[in-house]
Amino acid sequence: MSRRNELTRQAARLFAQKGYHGTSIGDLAEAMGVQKGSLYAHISSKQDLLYVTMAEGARAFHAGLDAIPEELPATAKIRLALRSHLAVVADQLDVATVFVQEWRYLEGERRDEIIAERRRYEERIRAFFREGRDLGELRTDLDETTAALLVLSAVNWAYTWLQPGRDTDELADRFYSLLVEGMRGYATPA
Amino acid sequence: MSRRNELTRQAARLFAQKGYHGTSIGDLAEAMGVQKGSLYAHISSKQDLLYVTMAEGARAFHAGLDAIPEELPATAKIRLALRSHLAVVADQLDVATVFVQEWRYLEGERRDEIIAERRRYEERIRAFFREGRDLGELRTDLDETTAALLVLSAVNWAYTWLQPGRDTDELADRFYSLLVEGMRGYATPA
DNA sequence: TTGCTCGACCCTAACGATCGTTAGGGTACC
DNA sequence: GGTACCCTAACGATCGTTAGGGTCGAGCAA
Repeated sequence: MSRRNELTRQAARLFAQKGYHGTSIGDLAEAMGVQKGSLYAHISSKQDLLYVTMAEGARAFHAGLDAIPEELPATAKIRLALRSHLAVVADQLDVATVFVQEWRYLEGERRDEIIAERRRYEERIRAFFREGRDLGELRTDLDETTAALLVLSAVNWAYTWLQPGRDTDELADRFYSLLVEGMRGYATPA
Repeated sequence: MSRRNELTRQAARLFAQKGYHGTSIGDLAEAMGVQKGSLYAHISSKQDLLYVTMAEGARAFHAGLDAIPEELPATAKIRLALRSHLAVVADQLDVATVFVQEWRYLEGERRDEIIAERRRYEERIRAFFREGRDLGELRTDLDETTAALLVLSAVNWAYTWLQPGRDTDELADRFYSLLVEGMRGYATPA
């Protein structure tokens, strides 16, 4: 792996652990075993490192959704989306952590760009619920905005508790079951 | 209101907006209309301001649960807990935001203290689900840890989208309905 | 009423440390 | 002879914090 990639990986790790403003160029240099001035052979600013990490996060999350076949029922898509998102968080925990909590320290148009990517991702999720309701798989009075908010909250929070190496598919399915079937169960309908 | 309280309010606001490390003592002084050295008549360090905000957050969230009557059914308690949490977030948005995202910048035993308060809060929520399952209000195969995780994720994420002035009770009830009754609805049981 | 003290509040000026970044030069391998 | 990589040394700026001194009004004693 190139030295530059190694640097971006360390950056993701440290930004996730101590935050963007809590991580100094000196910290990064130390992690690379190098003097801090030397880093500028690979990057042009600290902001660059943040942006690269964010862009990688956006790419990974979108790629997860891209792999979901269009022709599946909406509920199946939702289940796969949950699996995909948790999988990304689990095996790129640093990137996912930075993506979720450090985006506000981006500056300029790069900030706008990442915000737009996030919105687009959320909209793709929302579409699944809209489709599920309109095609009769989900309850007809479902508010797709609230439903998507609930799912996105669950997965966006995952970086705080998910430990890498766990079986994230099983966890995703547990979430799916709770969300779709409810916590009450069918034995005692209202 | 005392000058000291005014300072802690501004601190919560700025920490929420720009992060702890992203906010300088100079920023705080400017917000107070004062030279930065003057702040040290009211506090003994920047860490103090963070801790005070965190402690207020912990207090507010716990106080919300304290107001829930013990004798209610578990599902009613869960609904009230959702309401209470969203209410705290909505009318102390800055404090709640700092409480959720900036706790990791606390140092020393104060950090441990706040982490313990958070754990205790989560355990109180978990107990509601355990009670609801054991007393037959919720499905018998309910995993209380997953259920609590789902609810806590939803409300912990709320600071990112909740706008003050909204009717948070109605929002909380929508969440409650989705979580307990499910998104599929009773018309099409498995 | 006057004079005095006390506490709350703020100032200026500086401290040493650390910040992100740059310049210029060096080594080693293809 | 490039290309990739790293060094030392310094830059101006900003960081959190401290020291020492000043102003003002409230409360109290004479």
